[in-house]
Amino acid sequence: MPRPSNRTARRTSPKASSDAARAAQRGPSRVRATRAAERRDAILAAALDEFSARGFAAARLDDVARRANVAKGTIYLYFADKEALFQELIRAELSPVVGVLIQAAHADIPIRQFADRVVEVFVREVFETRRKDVIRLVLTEGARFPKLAEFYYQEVISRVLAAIRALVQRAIERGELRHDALLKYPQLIPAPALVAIMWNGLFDRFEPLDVRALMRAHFNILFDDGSTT
Amino acid sequence: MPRPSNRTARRTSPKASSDAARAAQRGPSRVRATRAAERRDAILAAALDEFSARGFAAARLDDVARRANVAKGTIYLYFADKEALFQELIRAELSPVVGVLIQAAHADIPIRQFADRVVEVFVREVFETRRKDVIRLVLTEGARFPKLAEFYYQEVISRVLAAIRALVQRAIERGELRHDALLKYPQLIPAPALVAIMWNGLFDRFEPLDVRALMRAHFNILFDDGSTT
Amino acid sequence: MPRPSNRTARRTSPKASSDAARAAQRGPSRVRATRAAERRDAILAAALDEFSARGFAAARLDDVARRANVAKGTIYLYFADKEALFQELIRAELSPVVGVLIQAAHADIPIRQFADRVVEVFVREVFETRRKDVIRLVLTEGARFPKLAEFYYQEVISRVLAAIRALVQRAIERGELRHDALLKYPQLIPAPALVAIMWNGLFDRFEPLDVRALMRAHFNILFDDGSTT
Amino acid sequence: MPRPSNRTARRTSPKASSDAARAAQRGPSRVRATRAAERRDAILAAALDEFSARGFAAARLDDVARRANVAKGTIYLYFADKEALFQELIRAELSPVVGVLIQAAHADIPIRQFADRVVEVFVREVFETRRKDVIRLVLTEGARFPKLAEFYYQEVISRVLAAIRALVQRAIERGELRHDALLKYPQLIPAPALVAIMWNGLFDRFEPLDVRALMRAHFNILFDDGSTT
DNA sequence: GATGAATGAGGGTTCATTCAT
DNA sequence: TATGAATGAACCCTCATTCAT
Repeated sequence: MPRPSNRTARRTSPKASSDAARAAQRGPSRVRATRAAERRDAILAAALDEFSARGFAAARLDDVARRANVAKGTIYLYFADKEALFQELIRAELSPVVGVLIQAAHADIPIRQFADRVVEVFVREVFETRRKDVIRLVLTEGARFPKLAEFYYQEVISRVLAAIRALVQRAIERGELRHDALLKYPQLIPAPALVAIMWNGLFDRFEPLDVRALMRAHFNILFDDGSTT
Repeated sequence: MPRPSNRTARRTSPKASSDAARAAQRGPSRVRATRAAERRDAILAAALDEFSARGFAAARLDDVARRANVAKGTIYLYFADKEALFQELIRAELSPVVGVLIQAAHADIPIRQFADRVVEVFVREVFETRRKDVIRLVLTEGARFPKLAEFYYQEVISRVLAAIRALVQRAIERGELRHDALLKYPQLIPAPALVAIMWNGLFDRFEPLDVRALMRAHFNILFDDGSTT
Repeated sequence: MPRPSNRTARRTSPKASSDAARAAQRGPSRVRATRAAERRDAILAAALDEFSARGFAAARLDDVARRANVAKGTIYLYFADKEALFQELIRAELSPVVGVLIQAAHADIPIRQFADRVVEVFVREVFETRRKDVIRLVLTEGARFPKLAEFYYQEVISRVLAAIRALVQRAIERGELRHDALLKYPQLIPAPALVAIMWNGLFDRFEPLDVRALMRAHFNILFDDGSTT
Repeated sequence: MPRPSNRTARRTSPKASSDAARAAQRGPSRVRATRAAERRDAILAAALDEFSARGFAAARLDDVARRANVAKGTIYLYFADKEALFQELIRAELSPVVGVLIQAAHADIPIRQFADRVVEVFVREVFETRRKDVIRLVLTEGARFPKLAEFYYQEVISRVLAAIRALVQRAIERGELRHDALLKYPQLIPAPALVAIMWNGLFDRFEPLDVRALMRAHFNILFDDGSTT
């Protein structure tokens, strides 16, 4: 689609308002800064779409620009190059998530209840949003971007695993959990989330997978107290 | 690594046998066929290395050729194009594996014992071989190759899951396993293997992960009979 | 020849006018459009040279680019691919010519006089210009480009032949022409023009051929009234 | 078509007969020479087909070999390279024709009758045979092969034109022809043949052209004595 | 800042030619 | 002689990046 209306819009409306702003000497920086942030976001959103659809190497900045309704050159005003765009995309989307997850780990509630909450949060805030795509991008492209993998490990993985360990420790102490092997292998806890993200991108069209149910089944097994139901 | 030994191997061993072949007048096809198969394999091996290192899109056939000690044009004698090379690489490596796995599922032994055996086989036959890289390639590139994803689903995933379901069913009937949710979500069983493969490519240099131990811990939890040890 | 003057021309003349354009705030499109048209033309001209010299298949876009003083990639901003460049080259050069020829056919003058005029026009407007090369390209490459041959037949050949038929009809009615076979075989009339174009490309260096005289001799024979001079 | 039967034939039958020949010491050269000539001819025939269909540059020796039922390398046993194959193809086909044409010019019959005969011969021996394709190849590719154009000019064009001049001279002396301009422009006489060959390759599918009728109409005009019929 | 035309290095693919068998 | 696998130079086309406007 050539989107002809956009083109006009971009050409006329900004010009008019920027003139007004400058004339009023009200400090054009405010409006500009806002617009700049919007553009940056639009480019990042478009980049996520394209990188997800084609992978980093095969994605074309031309398509990113078109999707973001900016000119190709504009991308270079906000990002040094294609790789920087990619890496900042990952960072921008992940940074906020982690905080939330870590925070949640401090809640002082029974682990089963906590698990239920985590499932909900994960589904709503990750799996049903673009963050799922960001995570998948890290998984599929990370090996080619050592810095990115390191950032992701430091900022996300290690912190999440630490939080999990703390939770597991507490749950064991409280008698809510018997499997102390989870302290050594906390990766086992989020494993189904990983499986769901990969499955979703590869096999959902052949056999859909219900993330929520998958994770719940997993936690039921983990937190099973051994009593006959 | 350019594997310098390959070249020598290909040059010497066939020479010896080709004399014999010619003497026997069994036609030149025998030697040629052998050489052709060797070349095909060399190209596939080189391609796996390059695709694994750079991803499909960024890998260069030039490098594949160099690594396989053949000219660039030679690749096209064996494969229609880059994509065909990629897809045949996946198929060639996976087809034999599946059979073995399915076979194993028929063994009539306690499921714990079976799990131990599966861990060993997986580690030795997959994780410590190039097959691990093939699986990772499917996971990281599969979304861009619908046909490949379908092939992989039909030939590997669905069969493996069916075998798992049968095993789980038997184990439940025998009282070796309590979690019947695994019948609905058999993906939970191989989840740690997937985690290990992805982790290995992304985070091993920050924090190595012992696949064997990870999988054993997982199975310990799954097959836990609830009795206090 | 690389036509060094072009580069200068494109670089200087627009610069002068672009200042004016900007001052007038008539948008950057004017200058750009001009430059774009110039580039397109430069590419077409270069392509004609290369295609004429080597034939379509053997011509290299690299050489076309060099000759047009543009980068290789620039060609693809104006033409979809090599074949599109070739076909548009033919169309661009031929379309205007036909109109003129058809127009001329309506002139209400004795056919001999008309023939003299046609000879002059053909020599000046076709034979002594690049259009001769375009026609030769159609003749030498047309068989490999069915669409092009069809276009040429519909737009040029059939129209020219129709105009010739009308002229012949009129001439016969006026008693200026006796050979009514020309109504069935109007191709006989422009035959010497074709011969001249082919001869010129193949044998002129061995034996030059005077187109003008050839065509005149031909028309003298055709319009000969049979009276003894 | 893979033509599987041929392959076997080529492998077995020659082996048997060549052994016999060598055993009998009957001079293997005879059989070999014959077979060699056959192969050469097969290659030339295949080459004509391919060059005609695709043009010199775009034709592939692979296709020529396949069409001739020989291996690609075999072509190089008979021809130095692609260009030599092309040039020898032209020479081989044209040499015999010329002689016939020149010979015919000595016949001492009225020019009208002679023209009728030439039309027939041209149609039967050239237009309805592969020679038409050879001539078209000279016309379409000759400009890129100066040596070929020269050969063709020397061996065919100049001789044919000389013969035509002689005929015209005689016809004028006998009063069978009035247009002495034909002595200066003998090219006018075979012009319709050229038109027919080019038309045939380009426009026949839109509007078929009857060569015979075209040439007859042409000669009727040329030899018209001016008397009212 | 924003644009998008222009650049040109790079990579997939083809194919004439060679040469071991 | 004949074969056809192998070679690698060459060429079309793409696309990240630059820069004049």
